[in-house]
Amino acid sequence: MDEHALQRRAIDSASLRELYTRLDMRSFLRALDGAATSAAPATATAAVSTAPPPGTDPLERHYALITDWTVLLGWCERLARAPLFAFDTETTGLDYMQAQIVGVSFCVEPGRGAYVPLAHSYAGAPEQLDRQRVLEALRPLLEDPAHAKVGAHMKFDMHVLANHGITLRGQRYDTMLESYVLNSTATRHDMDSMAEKYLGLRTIHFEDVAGKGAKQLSFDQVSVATAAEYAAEDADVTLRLHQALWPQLEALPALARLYQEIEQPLVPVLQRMERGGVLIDRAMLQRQSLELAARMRELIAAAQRAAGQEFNVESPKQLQQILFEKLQIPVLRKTPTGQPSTAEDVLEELAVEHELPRLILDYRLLAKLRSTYTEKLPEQIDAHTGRVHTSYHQAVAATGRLSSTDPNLQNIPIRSPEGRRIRQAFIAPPGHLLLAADYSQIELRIMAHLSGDAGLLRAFATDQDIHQATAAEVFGVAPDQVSADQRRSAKAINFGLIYGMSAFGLARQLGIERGAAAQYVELYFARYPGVRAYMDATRERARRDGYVETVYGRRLYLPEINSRNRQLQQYAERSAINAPMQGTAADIIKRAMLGVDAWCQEPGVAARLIMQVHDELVLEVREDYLATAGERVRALMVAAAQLRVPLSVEVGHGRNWDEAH
DNA sequence: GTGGCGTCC
DNA sequence: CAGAGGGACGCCACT
Repeated sequence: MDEHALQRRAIDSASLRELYTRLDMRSFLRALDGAATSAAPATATAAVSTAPPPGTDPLERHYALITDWTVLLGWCERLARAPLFAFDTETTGLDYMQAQIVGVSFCVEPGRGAYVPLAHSYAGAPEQLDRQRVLEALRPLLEDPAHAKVGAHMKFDMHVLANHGITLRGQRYDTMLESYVLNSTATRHDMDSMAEKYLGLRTIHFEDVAGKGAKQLSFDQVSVATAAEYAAEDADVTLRLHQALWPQLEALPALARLYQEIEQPLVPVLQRMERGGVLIDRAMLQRQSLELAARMRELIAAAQRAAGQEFNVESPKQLQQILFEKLQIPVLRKTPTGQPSTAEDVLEELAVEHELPRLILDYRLLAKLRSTYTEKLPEQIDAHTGRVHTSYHQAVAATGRLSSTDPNLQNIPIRSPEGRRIRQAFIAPPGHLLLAADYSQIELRIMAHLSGDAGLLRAFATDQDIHQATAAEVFGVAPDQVSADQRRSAKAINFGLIYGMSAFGLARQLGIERGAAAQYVELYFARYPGVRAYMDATRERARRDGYVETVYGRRLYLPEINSRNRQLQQYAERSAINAPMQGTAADIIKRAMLGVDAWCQEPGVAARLIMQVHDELVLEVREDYLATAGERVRALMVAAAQLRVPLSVEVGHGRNWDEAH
């Protein structure tokens, strides 16, 4: 640690002392004076020693259960002096908007941790320190970015602290993200899995202390003694995991940079987006639900007439029986388990000759919209804020993308007219508008960058319609002579390339002969030879190195790339082709989010980020600020990467998300 | 819990 | 020859 940092900590300790004087914590001041003569923390009376699980943990554990001010404030002092401490909260639940703090735990040195119970509330629970007073005592530590913390999935801790009026800062490391950046697929990134993989430790799991199923206790019902073991261990193991993982990251400078410059700074950005939420027009969705239900009833009646019997139109099994046995319609494709498929493209083809498949297709579209969106979204509106608050997951997708759950805001319909109406229910509050900004063809631009193919680079440099340009090359016509069908084929080729698709897949997609599809692909590679060379080189590198990487150095390991199982090996090859493009796009939009969020935080900026959908950012903007925001967001997104081709961003706005496109 | 399907990028 | 499109999440039926 440099001298400046040391000095800053000394000042912080002094200001802590001032704060505690103001709070009239005389016992703490006595503890501080005592602590000054002794390096050891005051854990005496409440100390709990834990024997390590036999043969697994080389460290002797000393976990403190803190129930009096003297001991707590001794720990505060110790945390204030520590260059880094692990921090964890225990809560009443996982819903980050509702969760209340039940206790907090710390660790500054492996094997030594502390738990402060604050709101255990079962019959006979021991007296505990007052929650709000404890949080006030911790506030200067928690809110000061100079006091570095390590945690496990600290975005959640940020939320629950926010529920108690505290803004967590100084989150320097997060073991979940360290593990994810190091290897997105080697393990799950929860503490229990990581402790086993990286430390060889079997930790106490939540289910061990709270049970599972319907009888699971909320944490405030767990005994204080049990909770202390569990929670202090969490903080202890978090610190140990960090000490194991960080050196591994530092040994790979590109990954350490990715971590420090993108993933870790993104945490507070995502936290603000989640907490801000998105406004939903509940009444509009409820009206749509009723309309959909009426149309579904009609379709069920028609389908049962066509089938000549009653059946559950939502059961693929019953549908198979009726289509392929009763009605003797030919089986076009089977599922991986050998059952006749009733998937959309199959039914689409059967619908040419038969009535029932079309009715099923129509029914499925409406049923999907109703069950997943118009019925569910209103249920997920937070009663206090009147908005939906998704969770963005930062350590799930192997390629570096985010994912979204509860609700998933990254798969809201857009293709069908009925689907688009759902987007009309995503609205801006009075006096505001939604602004949507999409990267245009970002993955193909990245392919141009990575491959360096001259033709592709030229097409993007001159800002051509890329599918039209591809069609012109492949079919040998002037760009303005490209037919709609040729453009559609070229688009399928372009997307197929990004996904590592075969001629067979392209043929199926376009409904043409396999030979014709193979010819298209051959023509494509003849016109864009750099792309073929890049694909070959990427597969070769993956085989040699066992991983592929993005422009920013993010790695995706592909252990099955050399598998003798051909299916696994080919799957790995397709991932090798796709991951650098999908992953680089993820890196770029994350960089853009950092820029856009930083701008949004500036004084006077009347815009905030509310959603991310892989290549799109959505903001809520005060009406009078729209023009400023539109140009600023575009500029920040374009500037998020400097590739060999320019990035292009389309910006739109409206009273709802549908209009904004 | 798994399989089939369908929504998004 | 067989299988032959990347990454997610969530609903329903069924076991």
